[in-house]
Amino acid sequence: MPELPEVETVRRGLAPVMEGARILRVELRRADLRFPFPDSFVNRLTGWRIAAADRRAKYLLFHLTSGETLIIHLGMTGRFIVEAEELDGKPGAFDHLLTNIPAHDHVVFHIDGPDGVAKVTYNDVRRFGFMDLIETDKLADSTHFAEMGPEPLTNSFSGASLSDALHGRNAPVKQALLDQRVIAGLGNIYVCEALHRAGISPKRKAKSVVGKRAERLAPAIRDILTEAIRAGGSTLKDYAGADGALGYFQHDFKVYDRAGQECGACSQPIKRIVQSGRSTFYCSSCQR
DNA sequence: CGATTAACCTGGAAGC
DNA sequence: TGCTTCCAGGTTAATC
Repeated sequence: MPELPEVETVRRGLAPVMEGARILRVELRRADLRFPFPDSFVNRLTGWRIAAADRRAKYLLFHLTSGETLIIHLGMTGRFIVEAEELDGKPGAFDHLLTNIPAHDHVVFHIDGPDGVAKVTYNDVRRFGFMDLIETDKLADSTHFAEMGPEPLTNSFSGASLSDALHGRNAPVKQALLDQRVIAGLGNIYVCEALHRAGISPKRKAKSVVGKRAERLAPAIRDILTEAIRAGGSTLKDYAGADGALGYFQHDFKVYDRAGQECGACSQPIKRIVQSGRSTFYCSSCQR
């Protein structure tokens, strides 16, 4: 469940369960997801405590007392399911959330946390997600983050910094905003929504988004993401599980997945086009 | 260098 | 009902 608001929602769901917890045991059910698991993955986790549940862009970061950080990217379909462990045969606190756990449970973390012994399962149908272990001190220089752009919800992100990042780019602004080196954490949904809110055509050359347009776009991005986080992210498919990601921002979409429907602002039909192989939804009347 | 395309993988929905 | 095709919230490797 991928973009920044969904990852932040997952982080907020897992933090109370994971922070301060000790990793008792890890079940690794395959050698790779999108990439192979790092060497000695299970050994480097087992026995350590999770000091904090953090996030950078679409990556979850679990800082361990070992000095390493467990990095988890959810890809397109990664999710977590939390269950209380049934040590003594008594029903667990989360058992009411247990429906049928499907076949794609790849990693199970058994932890001893603030709420007792729990089982945190990583499930990922398409296996586009991945996990890594990096020394916490070297995170910023790691391949995952070295070239990554600014977090849109921090003070370093502004209209000026955005137009700087888009400078000289001939690609459509839609495509540039999906480039994590330009800005971190956006995906297809929130790029479409932010461009609509800012009144900017997704087809406009990225380098032309300067001045007033950039000053509109930066707050549009920030506001959309903030509102989406407040709504618990967007849920496109229903998931049964304690993944903390049953959001409802999808009800607030103005353009995404609304091709043919009326634009709420001008009543013209929303268009769907394909840009670099991905759907773009926009209003050709409101967005120039 | 930037831009475009294919590829990774599974499953649900739509079309015939 | 069954088969085929298309599509999906992401990234990356290989081209041009």
